[in-house]
Amino acid sequence: MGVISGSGGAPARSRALTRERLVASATTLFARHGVHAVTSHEIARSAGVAAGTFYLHFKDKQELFRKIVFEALASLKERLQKATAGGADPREVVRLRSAELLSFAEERRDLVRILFGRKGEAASLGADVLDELIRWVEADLRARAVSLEPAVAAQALVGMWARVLVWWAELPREVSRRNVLESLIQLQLSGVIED
Amino acid sequence: MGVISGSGGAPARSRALTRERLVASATTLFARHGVHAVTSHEIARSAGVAAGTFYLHFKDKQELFRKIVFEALASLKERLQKATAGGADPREVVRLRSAELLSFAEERRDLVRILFGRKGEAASLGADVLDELIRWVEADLRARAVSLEPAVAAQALVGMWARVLVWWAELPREVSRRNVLESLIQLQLSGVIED
Amino acid sequence: MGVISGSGGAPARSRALTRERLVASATTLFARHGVHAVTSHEIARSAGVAAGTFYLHFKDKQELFRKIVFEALASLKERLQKATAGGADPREVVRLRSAELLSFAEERRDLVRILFGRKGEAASLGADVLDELIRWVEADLRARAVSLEPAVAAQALVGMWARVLVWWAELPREVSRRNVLESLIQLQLSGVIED
Amino acid sequence: MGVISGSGGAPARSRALTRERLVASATTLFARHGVHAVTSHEIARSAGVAAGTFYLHFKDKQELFRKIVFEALASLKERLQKATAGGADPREVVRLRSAELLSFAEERRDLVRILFGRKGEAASLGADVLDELIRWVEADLRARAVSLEPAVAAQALVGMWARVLVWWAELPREVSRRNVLESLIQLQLSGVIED
DNA sequence: AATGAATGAGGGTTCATTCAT
DNA sequence: TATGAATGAACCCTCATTCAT
Repeated sequence: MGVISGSGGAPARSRALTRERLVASATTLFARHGVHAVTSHEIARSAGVAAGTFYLHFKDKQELFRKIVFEALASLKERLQKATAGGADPREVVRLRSAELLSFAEERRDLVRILFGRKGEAASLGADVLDELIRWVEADLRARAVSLEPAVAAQALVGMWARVLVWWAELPREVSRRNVLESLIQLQLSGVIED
Repeated sequence: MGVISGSGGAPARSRALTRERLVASATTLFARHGVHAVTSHEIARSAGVAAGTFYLHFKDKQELFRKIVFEALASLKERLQKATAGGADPREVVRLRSAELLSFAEERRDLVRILFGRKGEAASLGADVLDELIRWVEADLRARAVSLEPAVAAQALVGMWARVLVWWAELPREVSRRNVLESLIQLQLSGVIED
Repeated sequence: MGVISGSGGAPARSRALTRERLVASATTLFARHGVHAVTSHEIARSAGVAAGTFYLHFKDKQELFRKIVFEALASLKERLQKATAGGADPREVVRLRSAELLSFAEERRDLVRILFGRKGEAASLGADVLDELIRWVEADLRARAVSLEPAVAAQALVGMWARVLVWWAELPREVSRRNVLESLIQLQLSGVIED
Repeated sequence: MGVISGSGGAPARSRALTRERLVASATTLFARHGVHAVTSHEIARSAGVAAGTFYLHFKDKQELFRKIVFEALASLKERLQKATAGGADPREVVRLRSAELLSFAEERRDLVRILFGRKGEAASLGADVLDELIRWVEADLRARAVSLEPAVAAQALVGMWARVLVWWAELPREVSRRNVLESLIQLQLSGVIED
């Protein structure tokens, strides 16, 4: 018995649509409860499909989770890059990236939680997923030839971002966006950027 | 048996010993595999006691985990405080704390992993455990009246520490301890400390 | 499409073709892995048709399996009968039948495996399929009025054939065909023990 | 809720007893329905224990099945050997073995069905289990230096035994035991065809 | 006639936890 | 206090089968 979809029957839905609904449901549920606390049945039910349908689209729960995480990561990196497309001034780069990070946290609260969040489970995937982001940041730092050890600074920066974004993604807030942004920028500016 | 129980303290000592063995085994296992991947049976076996004994000492797995996490947190805070017992100079405080953090990561790799680590499961406890550490840092920052928003800076600092410590706890390393320490200090000094 | 359907037989021919492909695929797969280990999807895929098409041709997997088994059985009986069409001499009948059995095993390895094979699943059909073959052999023995109890001898003969054929169907062999044939014949003619 | 054992609680039963009950239940069920048609839940229920208890004693259903099959095989071989302990006369050996086989079929109907039976699933274990029995018979034949190809004769003999035993294990019968025994002996001694 | 997405019952297995001894 | 066998709820996943297109 279809729990949500009434009687209509799913065959009318296109494969792609079903898949997207599963991804959307899973994203929400993972963000809210963490991978371990969410069952494939729940994801299916929340997407309005039968339990077995889940496995028509994904090998297992892990695969779906992995996909969500890596797409989130890719999206984040892309936004960061686009945000600083033209600019070359280091200070400006920090400003623009920080603003973009905050926007990302506001727009994609679910993804932020999945990537960096309370349940921290993004890391439960084979290797630490964040490593990808870290390596990206590290390469960027090396290119800028900052005085700091890039390996250390990359870990530090990503750690900083992660906590601040998760924190910021949880509303309601008593601190103004402007204050958060300024603090975030200043933390990086005087720390990472050369004088 | 029970013939020479002396002052009555022997049974208690034995009980305490069993408990400690359970805690030690659990700490190692949690650090290595994460809470979810470790069963109460495994902890008991690794401690050399029967499965049921586990529940004579802890209400459930969660309680044991919580205890380990909070003790680790307390220990970390205590070390940080002791390390800066006398000093007042902000720059010196940062120096001393950073050194202490690195030492902690070296001496208690298991605890670092449990608190901040890959599996990130410390956060799976009801509320975010790190919040306690964050609030402590936040209070400290407020007391120093830094120009940054303390709420934001506390998140950032703890996030930074977490990643760097976990990273540092995983050997082998190609970066010298000295370099790591200097980078860590510089990141905080120019970022957090007033000019 | 459908432009030159000639005498109207084309669709029927196409349908029959699809069916045959399903039968052929299933035969191969059943022989290789056994009924339980083969899914209707696999049969369809291997036949180059969609999953649903399977059920347009067969009520269910069991029906298809049953059909394959009974056709195999009919084919085997027919070959045995044809091989001894004219002959009446009992010894000659045994010779000819044994040779035919070996040929069958060589030509239809798949069917031999399905009927008598490792997975022994021919028997998983409601009643024991081999019963049909056994009754046929039993009737034959009764007609020849051998001194043995026909019911027992029929079981024994079919059992003997089954094992030897399956064994022979699995190549490569170190025993020559000639030796196998002679042994098989002698076993039926005069038992295992030397006088 | 214990389905069979009322309320008493299983802890009173010894581990070995529970295990035996599981083995006994499984043997009966496997003999009756075949491995695939029997679930681990059914075995547990029929043994009067909870579903999970099954896995306290056996890694999985396959392992239990394997154990039953190999014990049955060992038991059969042992009986055959004991039955012909002293004798050396080939004809006598055949007589004694045949009688023992029939007794085995009468006393252990379940094992006979599992080993050779309708569902023939003993063979679903990795390699063909009967191979063990066959190799044993083959070695025996080689030792006796019969004129037949031992490899072929061993297959034939075991095939013959298998069918006859399974058939004989299924009651009621219209053929007298005496007749069955005599036919079985004669078949091995002197083949099917009269001189 | 063919397609292929969807269904959903059910099986195997794990494991936190209990409790008689 | 400790033991360890037993419990049973729950989860993941498969697959025979259906049905709208």
